[in-house]
Amino acid sequence: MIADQYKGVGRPRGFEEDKVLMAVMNIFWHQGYEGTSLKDLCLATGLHKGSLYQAFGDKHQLFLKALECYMEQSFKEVAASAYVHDSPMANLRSLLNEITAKCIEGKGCMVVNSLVEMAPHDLDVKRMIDQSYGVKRRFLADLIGRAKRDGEITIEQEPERLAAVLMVTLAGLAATVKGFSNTDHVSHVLEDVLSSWV
Amino acid sequence: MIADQYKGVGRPRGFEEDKVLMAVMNIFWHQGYEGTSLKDLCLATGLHKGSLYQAFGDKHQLFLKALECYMEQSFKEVAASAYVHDSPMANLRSLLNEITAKCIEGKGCMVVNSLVEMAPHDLDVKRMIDQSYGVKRRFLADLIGRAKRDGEITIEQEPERLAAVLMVTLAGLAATVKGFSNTDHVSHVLEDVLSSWV
DNA sequence: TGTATATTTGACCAATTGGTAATAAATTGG
DNA sequence: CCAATTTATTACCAATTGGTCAAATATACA
Repeated sequence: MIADQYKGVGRPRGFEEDKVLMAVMNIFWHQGYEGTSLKDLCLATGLHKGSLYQAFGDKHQLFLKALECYMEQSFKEVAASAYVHDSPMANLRSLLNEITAKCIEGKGCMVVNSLVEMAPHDLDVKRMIDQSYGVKRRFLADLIGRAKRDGEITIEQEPERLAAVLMVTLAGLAATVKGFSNTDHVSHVLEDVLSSWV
Repeated sequence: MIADQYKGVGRPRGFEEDKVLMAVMNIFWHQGYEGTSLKDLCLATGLHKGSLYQAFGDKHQLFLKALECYMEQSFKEVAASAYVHDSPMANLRSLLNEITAKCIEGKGCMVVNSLVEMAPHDLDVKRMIDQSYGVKRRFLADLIGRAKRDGEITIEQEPERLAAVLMVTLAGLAATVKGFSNTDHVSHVLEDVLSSWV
């Protein structure tokens, strides 16, 4: 029983749900919510708006699903790089590098974009981001805690606090690389923050 | 010869240009460019769109002027707090506190908001932000340089690099406090960054 | 008192917005 | 082949968008 490729009575779907959602996600990611029209979405997906509405609901619901898709996907892709090395610090570094790489290739982070544009007046978005923020911060705090126990981080602050510092730094990087084409002037920032913890 | 209060032939203006610009700035600040309609602007200023167009140009020009107004005003207000103490480090702290206070009271920073929403596809905005970014970073670097010379900052990195770290941190804070109502979990971030430099 | 000039006002505009509904097309099961 | 059902497509909708224009209004100057 697959929800995506429904097999039963009636005309079969002419599209794959996840591929469409991915295309929708990309547009919202790059153009924001208000900056994206249904026409844009239809153009990008090749679907008519009727199909979009029937499959995903209205524009707002569609956005929420796209944001959820982005969060799950990016977290999965990025978190994997935190287990490749033996040392927690090396894992932390490759994790952060992976995150910033994602931001640069896609021009910013959809979560940070939505945090700025949507969260202030959209409770659904605020809730989603708030929840994912907690998960990510705990993920970072765990890694930082290991690094501290291994003596790779010697600064006194608690892992939770340091994780919050990283979260803010990452948000700042995401905003900065989205706006500026040239990202050289901030490429050292994460390294500088980390090196001040050793 | 004052540009604002023009005295001469013709019907006199029924509004003060800077007050209107301030109201416009506030709306764009809170709602963003796409999220703000001409109706919103008329409602907030009490003017008809005809008057707005004649006095400031179209929506885009109006936004640019509002952004410029924000930059000048906020920089002036904030920079003043960097000269109240004797120690450079104390000045740096009060400067950063002032900046974050402004972000919280107005829910975010209009420059960061515009960096995310506009800069990627708006050359004018990108240029304006890029220029002000340079000024602000140099301002911070200067303060950091003094603190280093006085021995209040002992970390090895160049002031310019540390200033870039602060710029990113501030951008991250602005984005974070705009989206989240509760800002307790990031109130310590700047202090943690600074304390790691001592 | 006119006349020139500048501002205000409200009507007007085409284009676009998000969203709906009816109809056509494609499939399964009987 | 004939329902029943689901999807695709088209036409349509009211509301809003940014923007313009002409008429009305208010001032300074001659």
